Amino acid sequence: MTDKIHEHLPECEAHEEHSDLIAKGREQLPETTKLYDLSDFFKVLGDSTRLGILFAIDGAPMCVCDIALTLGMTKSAVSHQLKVLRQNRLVKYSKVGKNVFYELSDDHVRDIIEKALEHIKE
Amino acid sequence: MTDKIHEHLPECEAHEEHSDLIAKGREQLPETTKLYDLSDFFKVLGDSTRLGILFAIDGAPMCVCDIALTLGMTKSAVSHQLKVLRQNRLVKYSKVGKNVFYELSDDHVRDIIEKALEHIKE
DNA sequence: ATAACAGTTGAACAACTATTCAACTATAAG
DNA sequence: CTTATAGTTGAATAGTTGTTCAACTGTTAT
Repeated sequence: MTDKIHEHLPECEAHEEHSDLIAKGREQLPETTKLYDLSDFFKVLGDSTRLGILFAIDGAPMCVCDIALTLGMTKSAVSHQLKVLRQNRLVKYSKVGKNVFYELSDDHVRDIIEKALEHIKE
Repeated sequence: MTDKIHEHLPECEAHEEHSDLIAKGREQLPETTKLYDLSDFFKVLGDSTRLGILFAIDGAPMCVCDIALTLGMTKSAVSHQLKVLRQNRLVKYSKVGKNVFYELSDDHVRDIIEKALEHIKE
């Protein structure tokens, strides 16, 4: 989306009715930053590897290596994606010896994924 | 994620405990196709333009042109994204004369977005 | 018919992203 | 101290994606 907002674009013969709709539509738009935060959040979930990680560690914390084995991927690939999940606070971790154990950071995420699964079943 | 699953990768000295974790982790993994469907769904929501459209048309249906004006984008760009939303059944449309009115296809989506907004507030 | 507008579409381009690879840090064990 | 394992990281590459542009369809009005 552009940020230079709403100079009159030469489009649509916005007769009165439509002007109202546009005004109302704009009211319903969250602020730009919020919209970006929200889409960023969904972007994080929009990757099968990251979702796989979240499913795998749901319930019991797992170390990177075991997550990699579970998904059939390299440690490196998993670690890169764990970083994204960390940065977006979807997982938290704790070190134990050589291992780093990752787990879900809260239940919110579980809920959202659940709802999405319901939506898909159709 | 790879699909050639789980040949023994030469990683992690998976002692007994860990084997159990891996077994459990795998049980919790949805089938590959489901995982992809789910990530595809989130991918659709992972774009600020598409989210903007969904917010704009929440409540009252809007035509493409008005959506474009609301977001400050070209009709073309909006139409491309509406196509994605259509293909993923997040919006439905109806023709009236020259106009095509788009609206949310169900309440599911609203719920998911709401939950995500809650999660972000932190 | 023809002009004007609403909307869609495909190609092209730029920006972004996920995985791989190699090099690195850090902890544990011999 | 040395070696092996767990994990992280940055660069490179291949694949994906969003917007623009131009051309197109279809409906309305003159």
